[in-house]
Amino acid sequence: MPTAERANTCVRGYRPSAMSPGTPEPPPRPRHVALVGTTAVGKSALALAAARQARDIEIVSVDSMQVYRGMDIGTAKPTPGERAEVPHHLIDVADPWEDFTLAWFARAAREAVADIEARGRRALLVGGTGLYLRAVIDDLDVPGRYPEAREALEQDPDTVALHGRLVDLDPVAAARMEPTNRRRIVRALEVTVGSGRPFSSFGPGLDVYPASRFHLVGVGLPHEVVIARIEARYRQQMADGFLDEVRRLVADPQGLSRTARQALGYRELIAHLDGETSLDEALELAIRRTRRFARRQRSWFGRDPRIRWLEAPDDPRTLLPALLDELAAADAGNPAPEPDGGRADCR
RNA sequence: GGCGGCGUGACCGAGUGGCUUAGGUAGCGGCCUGCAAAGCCGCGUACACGGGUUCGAUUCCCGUCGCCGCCU
Repeated sequence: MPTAERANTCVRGYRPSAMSPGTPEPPPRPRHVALVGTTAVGKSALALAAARQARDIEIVSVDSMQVYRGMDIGTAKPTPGERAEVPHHLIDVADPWEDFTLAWFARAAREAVADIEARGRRALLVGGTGLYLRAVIDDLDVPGRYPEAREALEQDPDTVALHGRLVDLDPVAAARMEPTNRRRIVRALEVTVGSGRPFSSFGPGLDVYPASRFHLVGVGLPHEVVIARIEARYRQQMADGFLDEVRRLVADPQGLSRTARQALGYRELIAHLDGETSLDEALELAIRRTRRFARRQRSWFGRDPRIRWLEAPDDPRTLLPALLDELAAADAGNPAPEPDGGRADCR
């Protein structure tokens, strides 16, 4: 296998320092791969195509909305046929009326990866939910919930004052957030007050990027192409019965949880079904918000220095050979060399 | 042809003789450890054009152009 060879012979020195000189060699563990990128770049199709060829791979969805049963069309879930062909994990693990959370995801994903390993296979994480991905690849220690503490905090409408309190209790955490970001401040206080441990003691924050046993690969397309794909995807989803799917979901007596109902597309179509907007307006809004979401994703993933980006001018499927290279290289324990430039350095 | 009104940054839309020049939407950039497809932060120097009045005009006056309405 030429690719693996190349990786072995050339790039050894490029290996990120997973271990410091003094520490003993860790036991050999498979190097899993995570495929990331903005919404609608074609990650799923690419991952599926790769899994068909590299037969030791199981896919783990890293997507905060594909976890919900019944939310199929709008979350662009892989089809039942595709899921029969290649094992997929972390899809359809919650009911739409449940509030799925980061901690739940982290736990379930670690289990899934461990199971895959136990089967002697490798995980290919695929998804665009940045925080969920970090929780898995960096093994985040996600603090628990403290409802009593939270309830008291919710009473105080003065966000800046709450931030002041956090400055006293956990200045490190306070410095990491803007005094106006109520959500983060309340959460940090909840944990600090509830657990008696500063929120910041649970981890260094997300701006630290430690070496990971996951090899990170990004799929990139020009922004205009992504925008066009977002629009095309909504059109296709509408043709596939997206609106009926939303109708079914809202018709269920248990309804949709706060988390599930904020999913892009669903949220806007629900508003339309409630008579708040026309269908055209709903779609227009959904597209606009999805576009912004893609921008946030770009910003999020763009700052992770560990990601190896594979860029295509328009068609993500052309990246399949490169992705297979990355998979093979990760399997050999090394990242693949740079697609072009890096190769010359190998001699 | 006459009379009246309007002309504000990508769009919508307030407003004022000078006090750094509303607000909203979109856009762009950024942030993030239990709602994350969410939440949060930052960025716009515009007043159709030409002249005049004034210490100073986007705001007042005159003209030009454009748009709208009404009239003959």
